[in-house]
Amino acid sequence: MSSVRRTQAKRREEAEQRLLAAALNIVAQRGSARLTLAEVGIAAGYSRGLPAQRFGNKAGLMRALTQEIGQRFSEALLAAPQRKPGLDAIRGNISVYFSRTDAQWTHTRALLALLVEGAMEEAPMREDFAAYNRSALSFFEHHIRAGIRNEEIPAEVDPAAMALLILGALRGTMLQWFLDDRIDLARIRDQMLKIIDNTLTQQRKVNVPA
Amino acid sequence: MSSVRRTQAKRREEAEQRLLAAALNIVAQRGSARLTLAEVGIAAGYSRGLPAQRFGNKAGLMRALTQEIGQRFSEALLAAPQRKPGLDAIRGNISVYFSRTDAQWTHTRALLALLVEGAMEEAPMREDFAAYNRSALSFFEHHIRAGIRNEEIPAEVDPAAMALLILGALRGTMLQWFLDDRIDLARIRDQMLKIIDNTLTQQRKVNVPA
DNA sequence: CGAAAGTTGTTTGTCAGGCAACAAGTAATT
DNA sequence: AATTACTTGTTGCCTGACAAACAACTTTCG
Repeated sequence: MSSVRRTQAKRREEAEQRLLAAALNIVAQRGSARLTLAEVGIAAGYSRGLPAQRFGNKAGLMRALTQEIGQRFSEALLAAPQRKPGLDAIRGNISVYFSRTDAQWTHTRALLALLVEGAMEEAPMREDFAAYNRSALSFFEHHIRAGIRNEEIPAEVDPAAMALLILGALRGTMLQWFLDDRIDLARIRDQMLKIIDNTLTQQRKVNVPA
Repeated sequence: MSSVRRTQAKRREEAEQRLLAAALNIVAQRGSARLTLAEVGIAAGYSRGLPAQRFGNKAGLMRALTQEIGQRFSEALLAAPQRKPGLDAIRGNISVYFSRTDAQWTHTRALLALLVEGAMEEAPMREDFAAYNRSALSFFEHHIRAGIRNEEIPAEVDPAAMALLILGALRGTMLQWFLDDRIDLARIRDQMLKIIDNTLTQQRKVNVPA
């Protein structure tokens, strides 16, 4: 491609990166089923044959892409500004989730497409996705437990269930936004943060007399 | 197929129903992209050619299936035991959502697959799905507004945002459960109902002194 | 050094299978 | 007999897969 002299390892690495990036965009646009190996190669600036050559077959490409995305998301979590463990970290993560750049939305869209395909009954990669999901859950669960230890979060909260609901709400919200981008994400974010505060904050509950 | 004499209308209607039912199962298993017209026909007990004949083309079949599913869900909502408008109806709906039969899970799985495909950038049927989603949202929104009018639900709640979060949480939870059925739905349901009570119930909030 | 031989990476040629679509035929109903 | 429902035959396209050619880089050895 370029006239510069690179080592074979570099050359290969670069090709792989570009192929995965192209595949990511296509998956975000059309889902993995309507992705063809040829178009991935061309979109990446290579030949139609390279993807199969590099990743063995289509399944191999999708597997690599899955891992790639999972890794990016994990890195994003760790790279986010460090907050106090507990409620603060959860709040921060939710805020970050709702205020993203286009590139990250592409990732999210692709991830959602892959997760749903993984959730199909006959999906060969289901376990891979389940494992990824567990690791995403563990972030929230960890901070909920930390908050309970702090006595910041009430002990009645079920950490695993709460984590699952938070992650589920984020994804379910995204899905709706992808369907209809007139939805005002800022309002959703604010409402969600209110709910989180309401639920994950120690408070005495007093019914207001009617 | 059968030896009984039916009217043409009945015959046609029955075929259509069986084709749609077969398509539904296949979509729930593999998603719409990996569905072939031929297998739908065979699975329904007809010939490989009937689906195209009946619905014009694959897109026509998917459109019909989408409408069918949307209608089923609407019917299910209306058929659910009538509750007092407001918080009670919302609670009831969430409970129902989490305690379902296999057949309904098939519907939910298929719906999720179709929604995500609809959410892809190039999806021709996106507006259809967006419309369906709005109608699902309106159920929750309506009951939240009713609750606010009752003074059952605090006025600070944003009905549209709240509805979107509830529906999102339900779908996002489902997605995770499809990925990993070891998840205990009963716990999730209980936690979600607690959150709903916490957030949608009039109460004075008093921080507990540390 | 530097060129030939070897290795690794990329492209192009080709093929077989699967699929949607349509047309022409057969069966059921009117 | 005529109309409507369904089936079977056929075609052409798309796609994944693989093999063989070609290009870039690396090692070996004079």
